[in-house]
Amino acid sequence: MSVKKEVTIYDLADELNISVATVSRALKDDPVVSKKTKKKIYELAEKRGYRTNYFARSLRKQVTNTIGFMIHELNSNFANSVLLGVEKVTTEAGYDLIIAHSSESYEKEVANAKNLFNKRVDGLIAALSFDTKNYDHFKWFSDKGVPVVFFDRVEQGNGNTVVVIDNYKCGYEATRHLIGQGCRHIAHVSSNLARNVYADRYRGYRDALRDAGLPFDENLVLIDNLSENAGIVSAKKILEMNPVPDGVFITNDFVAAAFIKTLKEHNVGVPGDIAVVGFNNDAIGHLIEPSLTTVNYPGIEMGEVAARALINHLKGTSDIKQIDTVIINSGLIIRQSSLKRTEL
Amino acid sequence: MSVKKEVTIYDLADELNISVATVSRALKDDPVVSKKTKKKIYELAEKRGYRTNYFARSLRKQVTNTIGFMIHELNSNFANSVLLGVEKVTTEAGYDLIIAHSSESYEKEVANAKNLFNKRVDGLIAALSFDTKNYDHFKWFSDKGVPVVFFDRVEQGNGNTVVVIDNYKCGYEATRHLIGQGCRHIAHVSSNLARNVYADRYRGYRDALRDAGLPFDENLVLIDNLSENAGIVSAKKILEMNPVPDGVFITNDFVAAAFIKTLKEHNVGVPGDIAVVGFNNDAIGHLIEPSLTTVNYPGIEMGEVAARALINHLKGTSDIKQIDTVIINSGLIIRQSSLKRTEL
DNA sequence: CTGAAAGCGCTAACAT
DNA sequence: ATGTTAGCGCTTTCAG
Repeated sequence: MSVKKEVTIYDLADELNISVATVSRALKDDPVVSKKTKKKIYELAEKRGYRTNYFARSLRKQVTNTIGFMIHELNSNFANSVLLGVEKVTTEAGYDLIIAHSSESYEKEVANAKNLFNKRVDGLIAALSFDTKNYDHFKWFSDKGVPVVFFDRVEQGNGNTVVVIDNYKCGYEATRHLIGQGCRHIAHVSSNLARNVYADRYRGYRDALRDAGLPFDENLVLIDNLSENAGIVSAKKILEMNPVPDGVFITNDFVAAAFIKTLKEHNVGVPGDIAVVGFNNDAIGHLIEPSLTTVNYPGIEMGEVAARALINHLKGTSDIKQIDTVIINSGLIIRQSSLKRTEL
Repeated sequence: MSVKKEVTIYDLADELNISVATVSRALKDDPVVSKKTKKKIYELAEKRGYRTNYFARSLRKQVTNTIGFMIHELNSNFANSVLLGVEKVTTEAGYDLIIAHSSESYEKEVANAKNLFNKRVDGLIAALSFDTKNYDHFKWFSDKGVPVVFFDRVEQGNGNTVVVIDNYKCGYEATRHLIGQGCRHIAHVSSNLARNVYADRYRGYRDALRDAGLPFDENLVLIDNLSENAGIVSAKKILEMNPVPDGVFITNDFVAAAFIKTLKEHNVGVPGDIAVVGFNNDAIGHLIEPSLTTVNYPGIEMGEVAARALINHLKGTSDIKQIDTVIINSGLIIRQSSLKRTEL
């Protein structure tokens, strides 16, 4: 219970009658130190309960061994998957992670960026908030030469490295799938179209309609905040349309689940009356009824790839500046909620 | 793009022809510094883009302003809620958070503890892994006077502060509710009974049976790992029992959802044939059909309370040693999956 | 292969 | 109200 004094390399050096320089080198496993002295030092360090003082080291070396992770929220399956992937890679590489989430607020995002900047992270992995308007707060980092990797919700085409899925292709495929099931009035439930992810899926949706010779009707596009409530509201809106759509592409599984539940409460059949395709491949998708057709969105891989790119850059193994975009595999997972045609 | 030299308090002091001590004091908003000099200093700091060097400060002050968060996994609703609560409080208090998760492995838990110990966290918030056998790795902290707060899965009665819900009561109420619905053969699906949370719910289950004059049958207790697959396997096992149970208390909503789905696939009615009560109040509970009766498990509050206790201790506002246990409110949420009696 | 010593940027005791 | 200075523990250059 008594708090003992912290052991330093000076203590070790004194006790062994050698210099701190040698101890320091030995602790770094510098090959220049003889095996014999190393062994002595390791043993004593262990015995005395020596711990490296990372602050002294950081102060001296001018690196923090810390990576910042900025995300819009932390309460979704997807966000947590990414975090998991990032955490895995950074931990293995010996970096600490500082997590900052903005609750989808631009102001908080800026504040978080400032904080991480002041904390002097060695690198940054970031996804944008719902309503982020400009990107000045990321310039702080690039101005100091701190590398930034964006994932998922990204600012594209500014010389940044981004890690994404092909949202356009996914939107296109989801819609084409619904068309293939015989749907002719396909609605789209999405979120802020200023964000690349939603904009791209939306483009895919439109192009799939166009390519199938179906008219585009902007009244069939519902924009909301992807809350559970948005699913309920959208369902009600759609049931009041004339004609009622026979297919819906929703950019979020949770919203889709609430949507389907609401339809069922109104005795509307899924997929019979309305076929539904979600997005994200959340675990909820195969637990609800009917099971949900969705787009696989591999958060863990995304996190791993983003973190790996950043760390390789920091360690000098590769240069992030050379990488503009990394596209992660994704694809449609067909389940019951969209299968109007039973010839499966 | 050019990387400029970092500005220090010496630069500011030089430029203003004052001493670094004054600059340091001003930056801490020490009242002893005159308003006028403070203003000058603030302005110049802003102008020159000064950032505090936290490493120098930590080195000097011998505090890290960092809190460790140890958890068994990061992929559940509950875990993320706790993290959210902890993060909120620690961020507001100006502490960094280092997150370490053990994937339910004792070995990794020990490794994580070692890492956090070496990183010299000022305090620790921890939940135990599935198979943690002993607690020596927490002694490192107490030996150095680093405060530890346990939550949820805890080691009780060792002078530690723990934050929990009343698992016994919840288990009791869940079971009594099923009994009240007319169930007479009630199964229990749970996990490692060495962990307090499951052990306590199990005790509640047994006592509720006993108090209702129902026999306890250990064959009705299924222990698994709370994976989705565990729900499927348990359902199959239960359907093979003779007689088939008419009620099941499952200590996890996700497992319960998979369980119910499996029952439905076997054309077994819920709650008609088998009434089900889950645990955790995950969002999935009200999206599946029938909606799931469950026990509310307020992760965010738990995280907030744990973090607040720790930080108040660190700041000297209160003494954690005086607090043995904090019990967070929890309670049954009755939905359709358990309502055999329709007189709702 | 090892040692001496400077210095990373900050805080706080002591002095004025 | 402000200044001087030692020292937190480490890394690294330079010297041997």
